[in-house]
Amino acid sequence: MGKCEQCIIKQFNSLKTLSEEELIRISSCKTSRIIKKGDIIFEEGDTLKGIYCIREGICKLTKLSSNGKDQIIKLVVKGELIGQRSLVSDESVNLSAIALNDMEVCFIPKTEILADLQKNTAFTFDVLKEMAMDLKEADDIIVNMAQKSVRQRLAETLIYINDNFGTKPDGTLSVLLSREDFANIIGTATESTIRVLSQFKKEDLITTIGKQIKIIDLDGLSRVE
Amino acid sequence: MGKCEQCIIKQFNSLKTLSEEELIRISSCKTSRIIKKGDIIFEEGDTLKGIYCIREGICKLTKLSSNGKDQIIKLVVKGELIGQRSLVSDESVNLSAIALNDMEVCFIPKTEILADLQKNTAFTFDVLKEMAMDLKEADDIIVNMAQKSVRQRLAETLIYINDNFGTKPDGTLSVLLSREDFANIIGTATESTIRVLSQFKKEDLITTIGKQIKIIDLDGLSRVE
DNA sequence: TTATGAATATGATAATTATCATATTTCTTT
DNA sequence: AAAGAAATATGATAATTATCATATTCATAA
Repeated sequence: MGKCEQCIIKQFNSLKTLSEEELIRISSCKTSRIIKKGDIIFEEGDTLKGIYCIREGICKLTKLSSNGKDQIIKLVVKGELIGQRSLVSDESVNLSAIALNDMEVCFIPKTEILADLQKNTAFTFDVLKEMAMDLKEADDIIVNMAQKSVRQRLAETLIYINDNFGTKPDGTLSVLLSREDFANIIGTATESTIRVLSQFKKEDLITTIGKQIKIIDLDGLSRVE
Repeated sequence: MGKCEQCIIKQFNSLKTLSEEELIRISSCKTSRIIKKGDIIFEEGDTLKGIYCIREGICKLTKLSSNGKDQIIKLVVKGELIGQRSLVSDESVNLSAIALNDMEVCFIPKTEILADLQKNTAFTFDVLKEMAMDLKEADDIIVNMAQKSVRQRLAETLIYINDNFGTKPDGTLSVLLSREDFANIIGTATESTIRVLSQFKKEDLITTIGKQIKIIDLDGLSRVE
C-alpha cells in the first residue's frame, strides 16, 4: 500500500501541513478502498469512524429533501478530503457521498486525525481555512438558488464544471453527469434541465454527444439571463 | 468599559475557551461600539481589521445577488461572533452585516485573535466547530431553497425564528422583520411573502398585529405543504 | 443480436411565482 | 393633528417551472 508521506495527493488538502512523522503514523493505520461508480461511500446519518482522502475519481455529496428528492451540495474530486465536518462536530454525517465514477479513497481513522487536531495548530488552522472556504461557497450557492432562474443556474453549473474540472481531449466536460444529476445540482425537475439544455443547443451555446456536453460559447453561457 | 473576562456574553461563543490571561489581553485592546437600527456594521467587500462580538441586539448577514436583490443568509443575535470567516480566510468579507435593532458590539482586533488561533488549540478547535455547524446549517438552507415552495420556506422561517429567538410577552415573534426582510430570507418577491402571510392568516396559522406576527398554530405551520 | 430497461427528449397542461398597478394602512416628521 | 413617505395589502396578468404523458435513443445483458 502507498505511503502518505510520499503521496502527491496530500498537496491538495490539509494533510500537507502535517509533519513527516505525523504522516508516517497516519500511513501505518490508513486503509485504501476501491469504490465503483454509483457506490455509496457513506450515507446521511452514518456515524463515520474517520475521514476519507480521495486518491482517484469524483463523487457527489447529496442531501435528501423531505419531498424525497436528492439535492447535490458539492462535487468532490481527487485530492480533497470528505467527512471532516462531521468529525469536527462529532455528529453523524449530514450528507451522503456517492461515487460518480470508479474511485480510490484512503480511509484515515478518526483517532489519528483528532490527535493531530489537538497537537498541530497549523493543521487545525488549515482545516479551519478549508471549512471557511466551503462556507463561503455555500453562501454563494444559497444566493444563486434563491435569486437566479433555472436557466442561469444551469449555465453557471456548466461553467463551474468546465472551470474546475476541465474537459476531455474532444472538448466535452470531463465530469460526466446524468441529466438527473444536473437537475439535482440546480434544484429543478429533470425535464426542465433537459429542456434548458435543448434551448442552449438551439442557441449554439453547447453541443451534446450522447449525454456528453461540450461548451462551445463559454462567454455566451456566462451572459445567460 | 466592560471587561471581557467578566462578560457573560462570551459563554455563548468560542471566546469561552480562552484563558483568563488571554481574555484580559483582549479586553485591553477591544473597543465597544453602539450601532443603530439599520446601520451597517460592515459591508460585502470590506477588509475587516478584526471580529465583532455581539453584546446586544440582532443583525442580518446579507449578500447582494447579481440581479440587485439582497439575500439574507443568517440572523445573528447577542452572544455570537461575526467576521471570523473572513479573518480565517484572510479575505474581504463576503457578507454585509446590518443591524435589525439597536446594537452594542465589541470589536476585537485581528492580531489578537490570530495570536490566540496560533497558540490556543482549544480555541482554534472551537472556532472550527462553530464553523462546521454554520456549514451544516448552510447545507440545510441550500436544500430548502432548492426543493421547497415559497409557502413551505416561509412557514419554516417563522418556525425557525420562533424556536431560536422566541416571542414577546404578547406572543408575537421577538425578532421584528419587515415583509421585505422575510422575502429576502426565503428568496422571493415581497408581494409573494405578503400574499402567503395573508393565506396563513386565513388558515388561522398566524395572526398579525401591524407588522408583528404571532404564531397561533405551530403544529399546523410545520405541516404546511 | 435482439430485447429490455433506463435515460433522454418533447408536447400539453397545470401550478407556482413574479411583475406591475393600485389601494390602504402605518409610521415619521413637522 | 396633518402631510408625506414608506410599508403592507390585493388584484390582474405574465413568466417560470412542474407534472404527466409519450416518444425516442441509448446501454447492457441474456
